[in-house]
Amino acid sequence: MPELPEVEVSRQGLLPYLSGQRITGVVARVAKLRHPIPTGLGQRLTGLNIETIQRRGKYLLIDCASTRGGGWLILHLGMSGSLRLVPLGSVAQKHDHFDLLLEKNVLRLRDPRRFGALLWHEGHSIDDHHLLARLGVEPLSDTFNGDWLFTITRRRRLPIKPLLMDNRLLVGIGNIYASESLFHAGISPLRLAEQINRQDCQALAEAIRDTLHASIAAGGSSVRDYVHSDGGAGCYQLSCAVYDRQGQPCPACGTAISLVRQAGRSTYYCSECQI
DNA sequence: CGTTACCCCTGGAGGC
DNA sequence: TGCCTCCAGGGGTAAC
Repeated sequence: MPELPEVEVSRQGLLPYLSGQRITGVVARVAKLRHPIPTGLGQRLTGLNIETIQRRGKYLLIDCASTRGGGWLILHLGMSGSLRLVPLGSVAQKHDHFDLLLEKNVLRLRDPRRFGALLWHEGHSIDDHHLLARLGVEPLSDTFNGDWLFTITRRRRLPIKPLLMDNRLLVGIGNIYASESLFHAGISPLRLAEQINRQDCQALAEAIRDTLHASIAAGGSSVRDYVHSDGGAGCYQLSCAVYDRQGQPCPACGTAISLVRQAGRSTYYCSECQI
């Protein structure tokens, strides 16, 4: 389920338990996820201190760079990844692929589909890492607003929905929040980007920020559960207005929600409210 | 430059 | 019960 809000909720939930902790070892139970898991991680990580956790798009960046020989643990949750803190000695279950062993507990990565990633980047700076260097603007940063969106959409002839999901322009918007934000802005996902005027770009930028903030706030309420549980998924999801609701009534006007495919992904929208 | 297709992988749902 | 197909919150790359 991880789009930007879920990744951010994980970051905020884990931060107080990870920051300041020392790494005592690692356990890798598979050789690769999306990318090969680096070998010799135990050697390199043991003894390092975790400073903080940052987020860039949907990547979690665990900062262990303060010490000599330190660096950054780069995590991506893919389609099905989740992180939780479990007690030392807790038995790994199916799809628990990686453990970061700490002094007081264990950070455990579960990812049934294995589309996630776990990489190590040695050194102080992380921004120039090849997976991060070309990422676009953070939608919750000051750079992202209606004017920016208006500029970026000029002379772009692709539909707005796949544009929103292009992480070279804008990071963190996945398939759910793209549909949801467009609904809240009253803009059809099929509209060509260049045909969206300044006023609508303003509305869309606000809808994106509001939708992400609301989801983070809602996830935050269950973060303790998410982080501590070693049982169920413990994830929370705001109920969606259009996503995964094809044929059901639009919450605003009652029209049946439409489903189309764009760039191989399902798109949900209300053909009355979104023009 | 834009768009599509396919790939990585497992599991759940639904048809027969 | 099984076997088949399709679908799923991501993203990287290659081909047209």
